[in-house]
Amino acid sequence: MPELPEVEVLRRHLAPRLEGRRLGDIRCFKPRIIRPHAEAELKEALMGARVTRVGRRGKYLVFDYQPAGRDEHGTWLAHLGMTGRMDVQPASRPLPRHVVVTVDLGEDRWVFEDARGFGRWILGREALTGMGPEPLSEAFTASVLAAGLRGSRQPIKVRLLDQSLVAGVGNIYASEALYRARISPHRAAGRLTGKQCEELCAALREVLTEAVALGSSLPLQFSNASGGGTDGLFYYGRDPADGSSAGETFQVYGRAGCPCRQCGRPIRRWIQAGRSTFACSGCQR
DNA sequence: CACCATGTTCCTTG
DNA sequence: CCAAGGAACATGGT
Repeated sequence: MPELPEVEVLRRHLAPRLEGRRLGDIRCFKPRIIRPHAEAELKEALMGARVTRVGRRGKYLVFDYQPAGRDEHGTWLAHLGMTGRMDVQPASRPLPRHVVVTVDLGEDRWVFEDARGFGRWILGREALTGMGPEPLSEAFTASVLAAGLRGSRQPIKVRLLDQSLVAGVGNIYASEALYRARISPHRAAGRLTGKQCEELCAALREVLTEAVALGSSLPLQFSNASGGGTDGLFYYGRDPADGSSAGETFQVYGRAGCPCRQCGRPIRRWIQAGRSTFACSGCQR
């Protein structure tokens, strides 16, 4: 599920449910999720603490907290890996099959589930150092992007996945943004023209903004929510209320062989740096 | 059985 | 030393 838009949608869902709450008992069902590898240390730091803010940086959720009875504050991070999901639900609800961490919140329970187990809970904020600009902030401009691409002979698609270039872009939105900017994923990153940098900067902003807006308008899906969580891919897919197909409509991602929505030629798929890339060879060059 | 999967990190190769 | 490629991580869906 988790590139910047999905993480941001989840942040908006969690913030009003967690900010101000006091953390009760914490249970870790999969120790490798915790970093550093000390479940006891995590519990020591967080149990009894109050959540003061739920933020986001790139693909990380950022939790600020105030330890019980003390005036200091701390931060811990959550990364959802490929299949991580979270929800605050009634404590009486049965735990999902792939639960990795739970936090008691009185009547409620905060549940982190992750089928593949690539997600992480990390004490401290060190993992954020070196991360590139937030693509939806004013800090992310065409010239900043151009500076990050300068001298690179990597294909632009591969370069976009580097979190130190720009934070939060993943495999889906890298392909989507390049399609919108009409740039070939093959193109050497350092050889984009100034105009292409401007178009790519704008395209990234647009595809991410639109995905956040769409996701914010839909109910989240969790694996053990009634009637939801069946797609296994994204938080937001179909609207269970009216059954309408309200999921993301990608232009190229996952559409190999389907006609380009602009020119009708078949969307191509190939592998770059071990990941699938999707593009229209007619519209992008 | 084969292949695919939203991510990151580590190791090897050039 | 750096960049690029591949494998690994662990599990499920098609």
